[in-house]
Amino acid sequence: MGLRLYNTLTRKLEELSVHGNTVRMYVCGPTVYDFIHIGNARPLIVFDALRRCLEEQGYTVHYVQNITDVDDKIIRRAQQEGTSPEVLAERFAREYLEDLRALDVKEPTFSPRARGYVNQMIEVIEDLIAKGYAYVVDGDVYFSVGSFPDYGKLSGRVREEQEAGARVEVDERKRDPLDFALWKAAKPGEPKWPSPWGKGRPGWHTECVTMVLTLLGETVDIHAGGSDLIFPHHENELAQAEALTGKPLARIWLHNGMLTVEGEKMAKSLGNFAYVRGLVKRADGTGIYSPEAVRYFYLSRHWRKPLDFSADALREAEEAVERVYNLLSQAERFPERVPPPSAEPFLSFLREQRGRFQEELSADFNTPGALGVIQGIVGEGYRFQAQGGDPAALRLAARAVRELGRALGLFQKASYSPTVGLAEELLGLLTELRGELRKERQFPLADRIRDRLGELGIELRDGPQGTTWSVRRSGDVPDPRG
RNA sequence: GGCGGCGUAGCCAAGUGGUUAAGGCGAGGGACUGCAAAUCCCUUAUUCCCCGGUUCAAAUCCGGGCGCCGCCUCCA
Repeated sequence: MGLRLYNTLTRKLEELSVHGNTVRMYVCGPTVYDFIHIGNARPLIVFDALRRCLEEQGYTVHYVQNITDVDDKIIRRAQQEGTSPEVLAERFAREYLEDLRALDVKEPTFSPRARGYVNQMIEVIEDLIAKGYAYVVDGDVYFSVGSFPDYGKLSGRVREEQEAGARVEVDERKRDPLDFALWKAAKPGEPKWPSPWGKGRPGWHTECVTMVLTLLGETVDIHAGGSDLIFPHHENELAQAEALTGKPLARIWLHNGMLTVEGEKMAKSLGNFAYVRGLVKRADGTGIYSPEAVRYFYLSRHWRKPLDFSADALREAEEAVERVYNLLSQAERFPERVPPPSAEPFLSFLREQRGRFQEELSADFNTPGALGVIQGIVGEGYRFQAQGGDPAALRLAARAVRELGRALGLFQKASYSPTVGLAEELLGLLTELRGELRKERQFPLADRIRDRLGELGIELRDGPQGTTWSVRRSGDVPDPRG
């Protein structure tokens, strides 16, 4: 049962066929001229989840995500702020990595920075010139689109139908309006590197090609990014790489749908954008939503479709995550042991759902469907519990949720007891004393204890078997076990 | 103009030829509780934007509308 994914290049679902046990995956990373926004977060989370899913299936994933630290926007922003492009890029590269941690995205195998690969890029460009795919004009180097017959095959664009220069003035020096810069001669004050064509800097598309070739080889298994990168970025990457090597740059191209706000594309110019910073709760107390709620939100819609961002949607995700943790906190109080035969129907249900979960993910990485399966297990678990089902079987339901969640990067936090030792004992003592008070019907005092603990994030629940406590918003609290 | 996508309950969202049309959020009623919280039970799409067609059978396929959105030179 393989994983089938929608390939932008062929416009079909294709089985991911991997040579050996290693999946080589390249995901376009950010240009570090500002904090990343919630639109940037989508590919980060979606493809991180895909990576985890592959790892769950036993693959080793070489996951490369670049950091663009040489770019027009960086130069412009640095000038505005009166700093150097280097300093600005370094600063936002750090901020970016911090946001990745806040989002609980696994660290890529490599996070190469463009500045570290300029020499390799120059080699790539030289090679393209030597093979007749690129030409030099006044210290600039352009890729000649006309020299690569397959140009347009990724985006489905036929050059005759393109209105050249629809949005941007055509550079008169280019042989063809569609030609794009591989190397740009430096203007005064811009970052520059020596090259055979004079001092200058690399163009954007060359960076990804070079990193792929250097770090992953001529053909990667998966090349991914936002759908707005299909043209021109990925089209141009493909052209360069395939002109150079004569081999496919990627087996499968994946492009996630755009994030919208109130149905419109999020854009700085529209003023409807939000930073990841400030949205996701962090250890320093800033942010609004737990990393898991944010992840749940992004995975609750199929990755290729547009996703509409709203505070309501985030709140909804937070509630949905909470529902799962509630079950975990109840079930994981019970010790693991072999359930009695009477629990067999429930256990068979669990096995069936595990299978369904895999099927959902296999079918074009259908995370909303997969989340539905997990929620289905949770709902059935609650029902099982309410009907007096065997605790050991319930415990196995929790285990299933944990194991399935791991493939998506969800439901891995401690469920009820992030505190250890003394704090736990003190909580036990408090609930015990409060129990005495309730027996004596001293409700005002009992309620005060509950309220005060609530303010500290500890939730008390009085049940028939006594009072249990758990940490509210458990998703925020790191698992002390690791 | 070219390319691509979307329209399923109050909201979000799976499903893409035959299942009682997943799941979440919300709402209403009931159970439990000293009151809560959590949970359980019941209710909330005779129907999938509209109109035709194919088929024994369509939310799913085909044709035609209507509405919305993205990309078309450096934006994830």
